[in-house]
Amino acid sequence: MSGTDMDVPSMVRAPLPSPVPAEEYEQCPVTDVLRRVGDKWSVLVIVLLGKRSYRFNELHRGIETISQRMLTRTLRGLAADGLVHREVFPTVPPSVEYSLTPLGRTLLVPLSALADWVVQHRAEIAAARQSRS
Amino acid sequence: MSGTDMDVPSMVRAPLPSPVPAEEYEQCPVTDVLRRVGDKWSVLVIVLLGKRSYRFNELHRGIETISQRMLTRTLRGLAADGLVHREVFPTVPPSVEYSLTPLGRTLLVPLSALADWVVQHRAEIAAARQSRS
DNA sequence: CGGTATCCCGAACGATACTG
DNA sequence: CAGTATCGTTCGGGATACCG
Repeated sequence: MSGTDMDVPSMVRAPLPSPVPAEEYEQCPVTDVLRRVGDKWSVLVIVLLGKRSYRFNELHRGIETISQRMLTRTLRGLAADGLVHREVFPTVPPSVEYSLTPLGRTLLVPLSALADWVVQHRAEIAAARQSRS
Repeated sequence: MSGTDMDVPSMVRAPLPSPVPAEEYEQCPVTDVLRRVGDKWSVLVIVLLGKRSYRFNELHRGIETISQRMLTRTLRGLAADGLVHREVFPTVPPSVEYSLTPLGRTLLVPLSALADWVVQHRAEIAAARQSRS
């Protein structure tokens, strides 16, 4: 629970005299995670799974514009990062349930803070984009 | 401000019976902003500009691995969204100064919360990725 | 100094068809 | 039901060269 004084460890150090070195950047972990969460569907899936667990086709119907392929890839990616739990029930027909892991659930907190920021400032952003058209 | 109960307005409404409709998704504003912030350089630039204002080549040297093209595109994108202020001083040779707008500075808060989350949980993510290799 | 313009590559994404 | 396979397109991003 730090706060507004952003201090990414050993990524940005001092005002000027320390450039961000290639060896240390090389994939900044923050950027790295932001790129995962910044993909087209992950946030949506995480938010939905924040409500309860879902089965594959439930999510598919729940999002509606996502392709089966992208839903699979998104879920697999989130599962690979330990954010989503995938449980297969060997029934016929098979059924798979997706839910947030405890780790995934903790992510929901800062994510919702960011979402709140967007909601509160989307008008300003939209206005800025307009005036720059 | 709000908290863990993520409720993106008219994006996700109820647990099951309301799919996210194409007309309402159509680019979810949260995803939209996350994709901007999730690009390869924006966070880094925002964090740097959070410390003080920079001139173009200062940022270029400060990041070191970014190409001139991507730095320009990143700054223009952030400026178009009203997050960064671009001020041109008509000197010879010309000089351009970049700084965060008040709006951009408010973004620093939730962004740092997310960054903190990553810092605190990057080991777990790394471990999850390992065990899934 | 602070950019543009051009070319190119690989990854992300989408549509469609098929399957255990 | 819950995927995989294949294909084609779009887009982010890097390299290089040039410009006011």
